[in-house]
Amino acid sequence: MEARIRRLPDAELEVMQAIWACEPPVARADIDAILKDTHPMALTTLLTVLTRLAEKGFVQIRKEGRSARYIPLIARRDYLAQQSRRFVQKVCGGSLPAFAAALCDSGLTREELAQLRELLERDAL
Amino acid sequence: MEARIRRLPDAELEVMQAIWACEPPVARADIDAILKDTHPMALTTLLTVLTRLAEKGFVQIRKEGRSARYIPLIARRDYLAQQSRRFVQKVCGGSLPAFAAALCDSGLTREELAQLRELLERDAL
DNA sequence: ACCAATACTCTATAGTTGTAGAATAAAGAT
DNA sequence: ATCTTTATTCTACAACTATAGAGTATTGGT
Repeated sequence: MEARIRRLPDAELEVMQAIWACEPPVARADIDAILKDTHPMALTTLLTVLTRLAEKGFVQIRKEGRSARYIPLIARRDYLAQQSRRFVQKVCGGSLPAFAAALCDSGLTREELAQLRELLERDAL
Repeated sequence: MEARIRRLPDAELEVMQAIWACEPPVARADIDAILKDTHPMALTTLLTVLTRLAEKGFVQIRKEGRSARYIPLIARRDYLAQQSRRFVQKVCGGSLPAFAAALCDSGLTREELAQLRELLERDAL
């Protein structure tokens, strides 16, 4: 919520998504299992990415004997909120009409768009 | 509309935004004037970025005597649509509830959110 | 025809990202 | 105590990005 959260490059985002999908503290094996389906990478590559995520303040690495555990320091919700803002501002130039048009053109079905409107209404309360 | 459009790095996106904001074919001076407010850069830097955009197929450079003119080859609307899809899929993990929540948390005011719903309804027709 | 101004291209460099092998450390088995 | 396995760190490198100076070409003025 506080400061602005930097945008993660693709590989790092995929790893964060895997971490967010688990119950912290997260074992490396769990991350690996999820990545197998979304963005397979060598074990050492994963370790490198995790180190970078720690350097950037996204995760805390807790040593636990043989293996380490990973704890997210940025909440997924906060990251998404930040990136949504960024998307509307930087990509859509801050224009809500442009944003809305983009969503309608984005390949979402009519039903999905309706669902989105619904969710926006509900959440906004 | 055809193939998938690659995501532009920040500096290149800023330049494209400037180009999209003008009537094509766009003079370099016009791009420069807009960038002065959004993302100032040295003249040679701008030229470098424009060359890269041409290499990536985003603009066509038309020589016209002394100065060149720049013509966007990718429509802003198509780019935004593509990036919206990407955002929902990759950043929000394809979850509309997550996307909606992110928008509500993104700092948009209640009025802006209402306007967005309105626009989605109108555009979806 | 020459010079100054202007616009563009080439070259360069530092930082980031994606990727992973080599080396090292730790720990369990015997 | 030693060996084998397993986890982590170091090192590496190619591609991409942001940025801009040095050099080159073009052109309008005189």
